[in-house]
Amino acid sequence: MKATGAKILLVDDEPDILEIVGYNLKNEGYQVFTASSGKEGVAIAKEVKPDLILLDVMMPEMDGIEACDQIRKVPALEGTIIAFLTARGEDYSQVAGFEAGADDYITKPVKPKVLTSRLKALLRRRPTAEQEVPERMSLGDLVIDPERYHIELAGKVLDLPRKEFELLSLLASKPGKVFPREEIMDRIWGTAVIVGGRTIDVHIRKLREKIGDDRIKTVKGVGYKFEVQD
Amino acid sequence: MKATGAKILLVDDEPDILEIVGYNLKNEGYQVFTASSGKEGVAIAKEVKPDLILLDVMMPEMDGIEACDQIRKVPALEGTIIAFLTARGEDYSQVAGFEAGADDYITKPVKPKVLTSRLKALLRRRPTAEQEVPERMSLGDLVIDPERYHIELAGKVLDLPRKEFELLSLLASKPGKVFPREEIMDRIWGTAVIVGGRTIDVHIRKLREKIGDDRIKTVKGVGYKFEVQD
DNA sequence: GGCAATGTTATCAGACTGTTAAGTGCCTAT
DNA sequence: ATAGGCACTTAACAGTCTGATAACATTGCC
Repeated sequence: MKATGAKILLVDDEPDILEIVGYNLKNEGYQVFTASSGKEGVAIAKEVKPDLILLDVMMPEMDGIEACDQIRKVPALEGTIIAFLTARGEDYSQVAGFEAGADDYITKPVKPKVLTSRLKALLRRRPTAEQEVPERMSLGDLVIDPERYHIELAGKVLDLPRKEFELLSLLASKPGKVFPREEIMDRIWGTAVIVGGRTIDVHIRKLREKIGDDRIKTVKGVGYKFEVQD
Repeated sequence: MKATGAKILLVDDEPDILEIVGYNLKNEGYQVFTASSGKEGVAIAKEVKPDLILLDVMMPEMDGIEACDQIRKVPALEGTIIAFLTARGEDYSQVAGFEAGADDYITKPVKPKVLTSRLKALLRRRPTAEQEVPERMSLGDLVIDPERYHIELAGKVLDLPRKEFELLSLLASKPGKVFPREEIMDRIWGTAVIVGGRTIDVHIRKLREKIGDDRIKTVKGVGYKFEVQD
């Protein structure tokens, strides 16, 4: 559901920004790396080969433009997407940024949600970056179709609400595996959201109601697992 | 030699400029077209649909600004990048140029190498890079004709406004697939434009009004999908 | 049996979408 | 130049459905 797993490198001299943006991106399932200067950014970029680099323009030691230049010179980072982050009004830098080979240009202030959606859009656009293309899963008489956001049970199409669908997809992604409640929490709700203890159970119940009691098994003290029917 | 093969149209009344710049660009692997007046430029633009147009501002017959205006009015040239080329000091034109919809503004004199690298940068950021060759789609009693911007529903021709048409085309391009709102935003409006939250809904509603409620289905919390009728 | 974990049910706030109307800018015809 | 029309967006409000919670029942393990 989340987790494209793409690697994102954040480069900014303000720890706060790194913290906030990084937190949001992690919650979206990205692998986040950070650097607090252009120099460090370039070094880390070479090391981890991120899919996308978000560069602040104004930084000590080496500014974003120069860092971008450097990065563009590294053959191994050819396909890397570079986006600039800068305060509004630093107009000159926009042109300079694009000349240096930036793919996008984002002005602060920007809401975390907007930022993440833009980064997502950038990543989506790259055919090179592996897109987590969710695949249709067949599990006996149950077919889960992430693209259509519905399931087929014994030939009948069944529309599930979002959370239920995600929950089922998760459990069914590894039939037989016991998913600890904690892991379910993390993967469906993200680390940011804290929901009450009975919430998962309620969703499980609704799922059981719809797809039959036997398919989802409780492992007391641990979590749940999905079992393929005979 | 390069893979881009992008089409570039040069418009300038000085043959020398055309010659030199054209030569350099060809060496970079671009397909180069030339015109020696604004009027001719617009005509050729319509014909070859270049990816980028470099317009001299000062020209006889029709100046660059006006040519830009004209070009921006042609729907088929929507995604075309327009860059102005002008002598330093023609300050007024910079403002006017950007107002007319220019993407960049380059002052003469400029070294060919600098010029080509700037054009390259422009092409790289081109948001509408996909050269989709839109094809006629038939989906039951619904036929979508991308070329004419209209659809046929049960034999009747229906003219749709652009946004509605694009939205429908997108959804219909993968019947059954759920397009997240985010993706719709990105593909129809682009990352640069940020429109209000209800905008998509309104267009969806208008579409449903015209083609029937059952064809476009809402997936709450996710997006919309197009379903082929029985 | 006692206790903690899970199952169940009903309820409700809020999120998300639907709908209508009004505002903005552009173009055309008068 | 002006008025009217169209395309698109925004705003405001209504309606719907989801998803979270509370409260209580049940289960299963020691």
